[in-house]
Amino acid sequence: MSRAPAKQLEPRKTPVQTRSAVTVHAIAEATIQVLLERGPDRLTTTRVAARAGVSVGTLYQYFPNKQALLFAVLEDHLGRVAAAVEHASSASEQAPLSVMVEKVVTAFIDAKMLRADISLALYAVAAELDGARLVARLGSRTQRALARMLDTASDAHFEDAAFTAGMMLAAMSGTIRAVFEAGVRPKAVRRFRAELQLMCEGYLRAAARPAKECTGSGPGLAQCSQPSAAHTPDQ
Amino acid sequence: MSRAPAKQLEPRKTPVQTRSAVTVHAIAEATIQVLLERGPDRLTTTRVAARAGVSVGTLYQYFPNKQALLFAVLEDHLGRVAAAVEHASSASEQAPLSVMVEKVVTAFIDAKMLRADISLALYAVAAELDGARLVARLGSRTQRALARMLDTASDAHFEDAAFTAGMMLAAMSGTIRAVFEAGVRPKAVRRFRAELQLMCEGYLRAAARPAKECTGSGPGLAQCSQPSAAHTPDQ
DNA sequence: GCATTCGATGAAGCATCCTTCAGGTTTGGA
DNA sequence: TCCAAACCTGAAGGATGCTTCATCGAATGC
Repeated sequence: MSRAPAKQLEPRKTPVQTRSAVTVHAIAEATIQVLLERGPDRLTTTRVAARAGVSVGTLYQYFPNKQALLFAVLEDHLGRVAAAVEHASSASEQAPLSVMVEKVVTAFIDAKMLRADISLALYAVAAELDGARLVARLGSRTQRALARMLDTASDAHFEDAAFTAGMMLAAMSGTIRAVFEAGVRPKAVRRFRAELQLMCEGYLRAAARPAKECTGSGPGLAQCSQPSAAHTPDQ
Repeated sequence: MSRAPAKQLEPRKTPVQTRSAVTVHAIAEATIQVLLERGPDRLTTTRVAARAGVSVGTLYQYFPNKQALLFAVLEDHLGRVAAAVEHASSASEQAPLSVMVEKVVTAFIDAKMLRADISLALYAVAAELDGARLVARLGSRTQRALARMLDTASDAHFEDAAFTAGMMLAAMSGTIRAVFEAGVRPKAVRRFRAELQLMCEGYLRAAARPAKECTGSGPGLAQCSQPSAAHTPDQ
């Protein structure tokens, strides 16, 4: 989102001793804590360093600037989620749609929920630095994995699995975001999980061109519609 | 998102002469332009004022601080979208699901697309100030309108229309956000519109408890599942 | 024409905070 | 034990940018 020229985001120095490895981890963890307690605009490098129990100078030894620090934390979190979904996807190939949806949705929500606090705090971060690029990068990896899975569905066929996967991913990300921002309560999460499965499966069945016949469940549902053509996916 | 104590966000002074009304509008418009051209972290009050052709002092005569300025712009935009969806909802009561979905999705996308540039620029703003509260406020208004509409569907019945409406809203917001952030191309928008309708209708049919019988379209689709109970909605 | 309110100005105060660097401490191997 | 590399320190430089206020210009009512 930021128009600022992308600064150096790579780590300045790689830890070689155990001591510094601990330090780097402490800094990353402190970043999240400060983010949660003070909010994104009250997050200063000095504060993060203090929280981590080191001095600012140390922080700058491993992260060239503040953006790089936030970027690293964001990357780590998104990477975990992406990996979880990819794993669930590849493990569910050849399965029927309902199983795929259940596995993927569960994996996605669990990965996000594992550290719901971080997820929430990072939404603001993603907007400030050019998180869009990072989201795009990790997102498209995930999207490809999802598409590969969809292509192997035992009970459905997709004209353009990549596009469909993109929509599904967007729906999952979007809805979970809404849930986070509304405040997560444990009960609600269980219900949300079930409902998101309904949504994904409902969408996939509607988007699929069933190999057999069209078993519409009511008038108006464009269940047999053929997408105009195979465009390039939108994500 | 911000933990900062909510500052005064209300306008400091209401324009009484035409002159100042023009000024206020110019400032708001300039805010958007600066946001688009320089990005959120390069947006300064001085820059906005200069762009609007006034001095900083003037800006502070109508907006108590920078946050209030951004807040006003965000509120205006979200308000327009909310109004569009509400209008489409109330205009589609008593209709079948497919019509409802078509009207609402179209209204939503059109409202967002009308000034796609603003939508995109404001995602960052919403994260920085406590946009969550604003989104919640306007969102729940919209959600209620959607729920009212769903309750009158001629061909479906919902156990908990409020919850279902929340999910649908989240899906719409989430997916359109993904599209915006991926970069909008006109062709893709048309396709996205159709696909989002598929998704919403697919979800609603899956979430509804059909009055007649359960016409499942395949194994595994929990089309007749009864949500555990009527909880309070999640948004 | 005058007084009062409204509107606009912009230099300067003030605060925040990112980042550096010169010099200290710790570690691990020789 | 000693040394070189790794690691850490934190005060200070330097830049940015929000916000105020004393002052001037414009409009409106009488």
